[in-house]
Amino acid sequence: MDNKTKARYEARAQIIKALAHPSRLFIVEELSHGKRCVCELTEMIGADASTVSKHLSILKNSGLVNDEKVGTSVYYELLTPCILNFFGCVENVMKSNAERHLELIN
Amino acid sequence: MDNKTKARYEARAQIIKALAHPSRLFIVEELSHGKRCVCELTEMIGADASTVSKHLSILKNSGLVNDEKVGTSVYYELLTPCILNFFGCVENVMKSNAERHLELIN
DNA sequence: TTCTTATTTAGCTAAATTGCCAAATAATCA
DNA sequence: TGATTATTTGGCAATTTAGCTAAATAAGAA
Repeated sequence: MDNKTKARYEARAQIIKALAHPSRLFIVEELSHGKRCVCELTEMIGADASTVSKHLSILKNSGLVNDEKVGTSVYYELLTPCILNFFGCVENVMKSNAERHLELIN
Repeated sequence: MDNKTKARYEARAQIIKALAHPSRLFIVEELSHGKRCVCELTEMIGADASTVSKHLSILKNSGLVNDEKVGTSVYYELLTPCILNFFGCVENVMKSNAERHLELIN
């Protein structure tokens, strides 16, 4: 595998890594319904505001969301709705896994 | 966020995490063209066989691939081709990011 | 059986990730 | 101006991940 190819896979992995956390998945899904400020997301997630802010900056650095300041609040917006299609595939994997588990039990 | 919802997001994140590594992304894409044994993948990736084996076990534990022994070799197979659709979305994100970078420069 | 090849597992270290607290920054309000 | 609210950043400890070497396991060949 040459260096250019390797770099491309690393860039892809970087973006997927940004999605690979429960809170960040929640944020992406919530933002698919509309813009939300940090305080709203913090309330819903139930973690420290600084923690949520860091999750948001990871998503922003990966180019998945954008932010916009309104008064003292910062509103985040989903830039890439195509990600949502992927969640369906992930659900299918989870369903298959559950079925396989059941087979093992019975 | 109640516990059940949290558990669901964690399960999703677990699967996405399995994809969040350049070598594992390569493996998934390579397996989309057909079954491959560990030695073939090891050769292509250029890492230690034990490392590749561990990557494969991560993919298998997440339910993304399956394995089958043939002689002394173990062949892996992609179980979830729907993942490939997602890669197109990731490419789009990368393209948008590149364009944004160019705008900043000019 | 002994040797060889393919694969997995164990053990280790280095690096990355996570989440909290505390402090810094920014905008608004009294 | 001083106080308040929203957000981000720095710093730290705990946990997880990655990839190597060495050793264990498994199947086939001599």
